[in-house]
Amino acid sequence: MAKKVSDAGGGRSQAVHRALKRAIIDQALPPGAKLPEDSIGERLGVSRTLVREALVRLSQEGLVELRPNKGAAVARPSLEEGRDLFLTRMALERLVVETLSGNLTREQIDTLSAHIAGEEAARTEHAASIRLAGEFHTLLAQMTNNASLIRYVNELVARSSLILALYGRPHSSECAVSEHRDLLDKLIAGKTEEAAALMAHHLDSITARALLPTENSIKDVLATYALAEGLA
Amino acid sequence: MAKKVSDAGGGRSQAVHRALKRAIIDQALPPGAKLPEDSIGERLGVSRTLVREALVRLSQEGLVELRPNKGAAVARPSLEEGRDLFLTRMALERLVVETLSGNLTREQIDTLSAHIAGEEAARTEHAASIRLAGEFHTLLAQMTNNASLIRYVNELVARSSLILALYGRPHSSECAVSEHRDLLDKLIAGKTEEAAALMAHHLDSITARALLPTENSIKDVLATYALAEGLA
DNA sequence: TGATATTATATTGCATACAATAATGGAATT
DNA sequence: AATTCCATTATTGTATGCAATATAATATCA
Repeated sequence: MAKKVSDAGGGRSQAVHRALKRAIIDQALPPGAKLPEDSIGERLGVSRTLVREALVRLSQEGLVELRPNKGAAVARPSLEEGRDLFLTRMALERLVVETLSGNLTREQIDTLSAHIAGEEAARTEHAASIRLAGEFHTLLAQMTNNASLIRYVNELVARSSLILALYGRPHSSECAVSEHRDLLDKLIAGKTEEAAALMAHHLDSITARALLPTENSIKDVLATYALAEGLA
Repeated sequence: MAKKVSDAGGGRSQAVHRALKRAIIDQALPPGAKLPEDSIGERLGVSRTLVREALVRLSQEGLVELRPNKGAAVARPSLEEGRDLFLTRMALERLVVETLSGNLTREQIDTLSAHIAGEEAARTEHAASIRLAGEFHTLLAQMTNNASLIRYVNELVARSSLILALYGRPHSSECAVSEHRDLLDKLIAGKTEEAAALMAHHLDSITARALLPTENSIKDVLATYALAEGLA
């Protein structure tokens, strides 16, 4: 009965989309990277048509820029866009928190707890660590069962990785895992306002770590490295 | 030098996108309407390729549904999606209000005021009235200068028109114009919390008018008509 | 040599062609 | 008359081809 070759659900174009998205989020394709249609198609074994379709989708999600007649490239959001994005994220994730607070099922609690454990385990692996931190937020959103909310949080989390790639400090573990644990505790306890405050603080600190370093950023960066090397 | 025939900015695909979007929002293409690629292409004088691209974009925006191998159709959001959507809208528009409150420039105030006047003027024309009501919200979002916020509010407002088309009561002027005026006043005065409360109430009443009619909906609907006919 | 013009090459924009899948209509059978 | 089956038609999925535009490489001139 000749099953289809390898199409993990929903059209080959979506497969291309997922592949590129993942590559972008993993920073295998860094911000600014050119995305020529036929190289990609060649590499993935599909025609330009499908690549094009995927690129359109990605551009709608803000992950790639589509410059007319000049081709697509991984988006390079400005610092300002970064700040805006985190503000928007805050507004939406606050809704997530409010929706979930005191309403988590046993099963959901277990899932989240397990995820956090995973984060702790992967603390050393930089790449995985970043991805997992993002997934914690999308996991929370998922549990609200609110379709638009889920979509937007997913999008913003994905784009956040671009921001962090561009403006994040080298070794900052983007999301303190302990803050995730604390947040979960408040959510379980139904302490809505405290949970919201924690989420706010959490996102704020990401923003601060990534976006603010202006004046004395060089010193700070060096300090980090110095510490790691046992200097200073 | 033979300028291009009629391409109002950014590729013909986007033109198709805009055309379809407008048709959907104006309810010229009602929810559920089939969107065959070649009929549309024929009508608009472009090939299926471009129509397809536009349809992909529209599907990402939640305005059309893309059923594999079965073609595209104008989306028919469920009641539940409707409620979710307005919840999400609330979260985002609250951010809009907080951002704008007390920070409107003279020029912005004039623009908004003029727009409201336009809404009042067009109160009788049902179609225009709906469109203008939506535009008031997108106008506010625009003024925040927050790119992601603008995008999402635009999207949600557009999708709201689908919800109202499906579940709105026939003659309800979807957005009470006076509420827009009141909101503007609070924003000018910098009364943030009051403005936010007004916005919440405003969106709530839209939701209530459209979505809630559950149990006794038949009675309510009939009551409305009865009143209109001088009965009861 | 340095800047500019010019050709050559690569890449995108769009349309079309063909294969694959679904929708339709009309027998044939019960 | 209702229903199943098959053939026909319409529509989508994908690849490819050609024209248009950008990028590069090369040559030309000051």
